[in-house]
Amino acid sequence: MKKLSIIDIANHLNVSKTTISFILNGRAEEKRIGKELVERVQKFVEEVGYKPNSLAKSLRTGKSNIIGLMVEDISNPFFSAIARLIEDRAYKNGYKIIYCSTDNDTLKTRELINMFRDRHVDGYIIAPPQGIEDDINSLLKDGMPVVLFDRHLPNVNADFVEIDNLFSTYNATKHLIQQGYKNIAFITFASGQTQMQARLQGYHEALNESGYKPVVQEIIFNQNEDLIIAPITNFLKKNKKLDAVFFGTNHVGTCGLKVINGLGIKVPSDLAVVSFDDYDVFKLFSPPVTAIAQPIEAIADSVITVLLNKLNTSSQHISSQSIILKTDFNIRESSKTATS
Amino acid sequence: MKKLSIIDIANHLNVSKTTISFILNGRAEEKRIGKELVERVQKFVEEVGYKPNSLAKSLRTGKSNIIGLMVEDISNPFFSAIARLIEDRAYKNGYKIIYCSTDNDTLKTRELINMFRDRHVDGYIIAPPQGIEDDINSLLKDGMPVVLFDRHLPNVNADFVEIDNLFSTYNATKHLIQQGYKNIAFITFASGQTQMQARLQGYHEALNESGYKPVVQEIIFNQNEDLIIAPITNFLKKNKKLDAVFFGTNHVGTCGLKVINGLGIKVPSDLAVVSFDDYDVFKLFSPPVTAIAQPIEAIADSVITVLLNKLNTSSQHISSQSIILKTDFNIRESSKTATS
DNA sequence: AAATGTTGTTAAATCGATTTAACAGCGCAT
DNA sequence: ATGCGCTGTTAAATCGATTTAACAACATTT
Repeated sequence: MKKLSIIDIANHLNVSKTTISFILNGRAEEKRIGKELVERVQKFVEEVGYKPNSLAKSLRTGKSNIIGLMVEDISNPFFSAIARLIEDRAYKNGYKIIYCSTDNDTLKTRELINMFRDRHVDGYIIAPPQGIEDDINSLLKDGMPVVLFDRHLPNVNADFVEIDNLFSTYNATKHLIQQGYKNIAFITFASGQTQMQARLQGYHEALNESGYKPVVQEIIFNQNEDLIIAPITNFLKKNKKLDAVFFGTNHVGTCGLKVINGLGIKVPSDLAVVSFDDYDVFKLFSPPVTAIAQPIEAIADSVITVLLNKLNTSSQHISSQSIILKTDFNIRESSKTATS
Repeated sequence: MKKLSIIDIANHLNVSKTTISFILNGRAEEKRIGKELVERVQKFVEEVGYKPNSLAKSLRTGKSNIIGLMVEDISNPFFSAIARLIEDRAYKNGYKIIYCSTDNDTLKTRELINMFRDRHVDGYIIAPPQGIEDDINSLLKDGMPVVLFDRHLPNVNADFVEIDNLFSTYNATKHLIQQGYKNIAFITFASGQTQMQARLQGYHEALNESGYKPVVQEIIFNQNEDLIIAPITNFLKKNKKLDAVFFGTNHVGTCGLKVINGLGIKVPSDLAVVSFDDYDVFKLFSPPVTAIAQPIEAIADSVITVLLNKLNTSSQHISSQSIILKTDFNIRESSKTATS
């Protein structure tokens, strides 16, 4: 049994396909189509389980009911958790998700945006890499709904959802200082992205206030984890006087813990640890790692709410909004009072 | 500047759109279109960056260049890692991915399959829940390329990619026994899926050989982690004489470790631990947890290879193939020799 | 009686591509 | 001069929907 088309339905009922289309799109009253006909059509459509071909529909209407979701890396627990929540909300609202990972690669991202465009996605959710400003601006100029998250682009006037990165690291660094730590390093991925810069700045501000010297180690990101672990190992070996480290992301944090285990460093007596992001690895480490937990649900909710809002009301005149969410600071054993 | 259509190109060059289409689809020679014309068209198309509207193309050709990927839960590290790899391979071959999480919910999965169908995806990659047999068979009957993975469906003759679950747990249980453990429990999610049944059976077979009594605890899956942790806690509290536990999945394993930490159980002296799946949580736990590592890359590679193969050669006559991959058994501190 | 309005329905255009079938123009054999 | 084959190109049909503009038939107004 092959797929039925609207014409098959029309022929079978001896009505025109126009009528069928009107009825199926809830325009029966508006077009004052006979009640009895409406019922007959609906009954039959229900009976044979006819579903309009969504490709044809999209071609004609220009709407696809698909949202394009671009994360940095879907296998990163932070992004996969967000993706999952966004997926749920989207499906509940009749939208599907096409997703992809950008790897923070501008060229790849550009291609992906073009692909999404080509597929006529109705809206874009993007954790944007740097260098993609023009492409996003071009999307905006063409009236496409776009929501950025996790970071934003300074010269792009798009809606975005973020957390308060600066305060989060400021606060966590303050905590380390209050616990008596004096030589606090910040290890992070080399990146000019807004969220990473803000995290770094929060760290700097807290240290400045106390007059301690900042020690920052930036790691070049690499798919191969060994190439992340190696520089962290070198760094920790060289800087023996450190009494605390602050990891800038969950990925750095995880690799950092591997290094700490590998070198046999005792936490927190040799070295206190704090990390951005929070997940099972940190909770289950011995001792449990103090971490800044991003409000995943709230982020996903905000993102989808903002986007759906833009999708439903074609209100061009609302200027862009930015949502900044607070984080939770989960203090655990890895950063308790220094014994010095 | 709005999107150009093939007609715009045709008009601008004073050629028919048919000719443009032939040239763009590499049928210029076949249709013996003048070399000079071909060049002129190609140059212009390149210049203005014209891209055919893929919706229209799909509508006409019936191909969408989209693969539907249905995992159990994209936020599970096992599935997100696989998804990532599949995504890469798919993009490299000109395919895009629409993904979704089934939650092992038959109804939800059925809806999703229908949605994929409606979107004319070219192929399906599915980690199928039970009860979806008829739907998959219906896909197969209609000649759709389908590859199952992580598990299969006994009454469905589809290609699938799996690991050797039975041997993996058999082998790991044997290891525990050789280390001197005698009261080995198996904690897993209640599920009739083939992979879970096989794991359970491997455990049983190993115990049978040794004459030890199996102790199995099945947990009802729940989104809310507390409802997984609670029954594990109860179980471990009640069965004091256990000297080893085997967790059936990464998720159960992670929750199990939380329970173990919560109860202050010493590993491995109080209780040895082995888990299915392997990831950072297990590597970084103290002591590191012995785990069965699935060959993620090999699984993703096999899945995509089988699917692309079906997509390219429309060879109906090749009977279905099943690929069974081997796992790695990573022995760590959590299962070393019992001191009894 | 002509004009206007109302009601219920539909023919035809459209979205943007692919594909089939045909056509114009030319050389060449009959 | 007629027919055939070859070359290069294209008009028209098609995919399956939505949407515009119109039409038939009857009622009502002027």
